[in-house]
Amino acid sequence: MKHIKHELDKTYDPKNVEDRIYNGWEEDNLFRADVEAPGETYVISIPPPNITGSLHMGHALDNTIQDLLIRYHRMKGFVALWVPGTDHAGIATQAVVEKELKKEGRTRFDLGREAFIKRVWEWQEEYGSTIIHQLKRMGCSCDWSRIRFTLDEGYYRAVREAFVSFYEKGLIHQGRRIINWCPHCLTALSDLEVEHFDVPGHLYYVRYPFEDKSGYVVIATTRPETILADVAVAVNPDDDRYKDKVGKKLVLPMVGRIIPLIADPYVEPGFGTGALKITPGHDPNDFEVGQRHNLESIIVLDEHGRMNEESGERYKGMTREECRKAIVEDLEKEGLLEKIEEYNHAVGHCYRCLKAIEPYLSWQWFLKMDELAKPAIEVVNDGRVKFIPERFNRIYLNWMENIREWCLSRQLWWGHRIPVWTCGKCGYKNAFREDPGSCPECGEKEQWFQDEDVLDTWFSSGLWPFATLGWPERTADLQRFYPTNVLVTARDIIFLWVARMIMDGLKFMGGIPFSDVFIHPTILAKTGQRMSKSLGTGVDPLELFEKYGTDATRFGLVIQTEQGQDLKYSEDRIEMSRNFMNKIWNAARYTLSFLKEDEDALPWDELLLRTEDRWIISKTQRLIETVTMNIDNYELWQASKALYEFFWDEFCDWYIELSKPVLYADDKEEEKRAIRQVLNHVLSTFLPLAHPFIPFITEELWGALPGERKPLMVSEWPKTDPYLIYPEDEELMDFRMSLVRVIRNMKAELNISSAEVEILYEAPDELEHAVEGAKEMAAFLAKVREMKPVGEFNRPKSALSAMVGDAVIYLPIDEEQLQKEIERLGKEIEKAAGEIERVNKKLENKQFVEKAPEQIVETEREKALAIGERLHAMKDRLTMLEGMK
RNA sequence: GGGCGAAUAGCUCAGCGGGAGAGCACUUGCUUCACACGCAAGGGGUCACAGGUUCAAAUCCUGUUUCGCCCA
Repeated sequence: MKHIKHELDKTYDPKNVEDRIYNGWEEDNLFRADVEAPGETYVISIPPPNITGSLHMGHALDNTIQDLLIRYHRMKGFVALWVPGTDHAGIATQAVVEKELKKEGRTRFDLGREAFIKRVWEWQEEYGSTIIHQLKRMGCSCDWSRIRFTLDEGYYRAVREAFVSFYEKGLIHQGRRIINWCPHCLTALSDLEVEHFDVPGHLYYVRYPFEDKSGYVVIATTRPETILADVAVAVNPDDDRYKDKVGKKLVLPMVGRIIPLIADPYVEPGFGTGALKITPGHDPNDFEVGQRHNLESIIVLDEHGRMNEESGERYKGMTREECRKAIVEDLEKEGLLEKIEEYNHAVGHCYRCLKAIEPYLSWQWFLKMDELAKPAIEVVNDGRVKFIPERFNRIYLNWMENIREWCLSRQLWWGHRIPVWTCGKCGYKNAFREDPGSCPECGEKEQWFQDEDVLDTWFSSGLWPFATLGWPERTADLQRFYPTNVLVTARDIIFLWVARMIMDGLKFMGGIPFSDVFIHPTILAKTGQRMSKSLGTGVDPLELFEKYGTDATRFGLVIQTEQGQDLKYSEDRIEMSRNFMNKIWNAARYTLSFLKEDEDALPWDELLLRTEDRWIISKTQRLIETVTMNIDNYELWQASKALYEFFWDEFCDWYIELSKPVLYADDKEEEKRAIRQVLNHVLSTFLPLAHPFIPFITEELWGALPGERKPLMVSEWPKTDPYLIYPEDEELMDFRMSLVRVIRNMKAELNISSAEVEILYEAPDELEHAVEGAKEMAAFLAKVREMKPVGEFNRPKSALSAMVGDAVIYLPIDEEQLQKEIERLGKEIEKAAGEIERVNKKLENKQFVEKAPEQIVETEREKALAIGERLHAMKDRLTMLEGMK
């Protein structure tokens, strides 16, 4: 890929760059991982986004991180593969299409199953890849030739294989249980698909009279409408209030059914009245109590959450809410309602439609989990799979150790239909890898039915790391690229995906699906809550790309990941990153204006290098080290911060400025060449280091550097070279920089920042050389016309003074300005006095001197000495100045 | 009810045993030949509270308060 060389604009405009660069990468086929290429592999499979979704901030961060890791490893020479794809998202997708139908005045039942599914596929073809285009917009370097969908042809085989294999081992079974039912989506949900939140409600105290008219028992309930399905009242066996009454019969209010008063340890004596109504048909805990006591389960609600025939003529057809109101009124009339208390309680809601779910007794498919969980617990315990940050190990383990069976079936049409067939004639039932046309037992074709339900979407997602590579076929990809290296995701997906991928990987591949699980922060709105479209607190990353550019958005997000487990999004950081991109652009523009096409960065003539040249070369080495180490440790924000500080504070603010006096000079051809080489070297090292974070601008600038170059994306990651580290020059530069800052500071106080000044100094012998060496720098960066040592005849009568190390710097001033220096000195003396007081206090403390490490004590002593001398000098000077007034 | 995390500058957050830091905002001065998306200088903090450990605590421990999240 060769860029067209062109004049760079004064301000970086990502719109001129991003699409062109991305298309270039694609045309050059740089995203593709060659399964036969030699070398170590580095593989990430994308957590597949939902086809109904469009890019949100969570995706933006998640995929920035994945792209960053993939690009980094690709540059390091790994055969890097990032497998992309999407998830069919059963409930969500079906809901979207049903909504469309509703606008046409139809339901899916009007269309029938086959036509409806066809319609969903049409939708998927039109809108299903929206998010894929958005990922490209972000710069993601996925191998698009390997893109997968959880309902594509190969994936069907994978899901079939997994299901049948579980079935054959007896891990999958059918049963009548209380499950979470969404009366809006009309399907069962797994425990993980239910979100609990507190809603304000009431606690109703209701009297249940004894059949023998010897009084009544008061129960407390939040759901009086379920009284209609009560089959008992339970109390704790140790509860003295009820001990002698257990076994008696009660008359169920409104219904008249005779129910027993039973004893069960599940009942908490402290809650309500200690008497609990038992409704096995509508409460999971009551269901278990019912099982223990052989109680019947009565169901009074239908699948839409309305009261059914069982609830009697009076209530039939009412919604849950209407019925509650009616029952409460009726109880009141009958004198059975003792009191009503305000009561907030957690209610489960469907994670898709957010309607209250209904615990519902129904016939469903379940997967036994404990056997699968065991090895998945082991691999985390022994470190074969590790979470970053580490504390997520415990969160994962805690969940896995308490895992319960998983309700697999969904009453939907869009998804993987359960591959179990039943013969209506002979009763034969089995799971099949291939669709069987007839009953293998009796040959029946007419009454040979496949199960109506589909599988939970997460059942297919669990197979993702290997199904995407071709499993159940033993493909070359699968053998080369499994296991993958890291799964990058937010913590809310640990149970839904990560856990299942680990269990399934161990089960079907006999090995872990990835060794690292990198959990990044969740992005929150400024309010500290989750971003929400309905509340208007959501931020659209695509708008940020428009406004600030993709690189700036990526960089701004990564640098914010310093924020632990949650990240309160702040646009300031994106803007700061946009400014940073512009800074990079302009520093490059400056550099490029001097570089010559036929000149290489290395080797330069060592003899021509100045201190500042060696200093920036050395700092560049330190940058390579910092960035590399931090990416390896998943400390991405540390790496991004290092890039920022190096480039802005060191390269731009000091080195580029220091290159100017030479580069703009009329002569010094040799020196100019050396500086050009250093500038080229720094930029040629910085761009690759920054590339994984900000791929577009770095690729664009790389293409503008002189010489034939491979695209940056596939160029080599910089390596450190110990010969290019110059500690003495770093120290010397520190001194010179302090000196310049001190002079600038003094000038600013006098409001003469832009005036040329003369400086006098007094320095101990060992510093003389360092000060002399700083002359040129001071001249250019602080407008110092002349800088000479204080001698006998030029000792300044009135001057500002400041210390740099042990050297004193004087800026001569008029007598009128004397007061300023007196104030200034006073302030500095105060500061130094405070400091020395603290240090001395430490040193006077025997305990400190005895117990603290020697080195610490020594440093404190040196400090005391240095500050003491400085303080003394400043005090002398103050006295002198005051005498002059 | 159990668990996790957070409280540091006006805001968003680093630092996590030995001199309080960044970005943004703020003040002052700069139409300096890469950049005003800029340059230079500066102001601003009892590091939530109370105990404890230590020669030494923003940093470690215990408790309290407030906030956020997860599980039941």
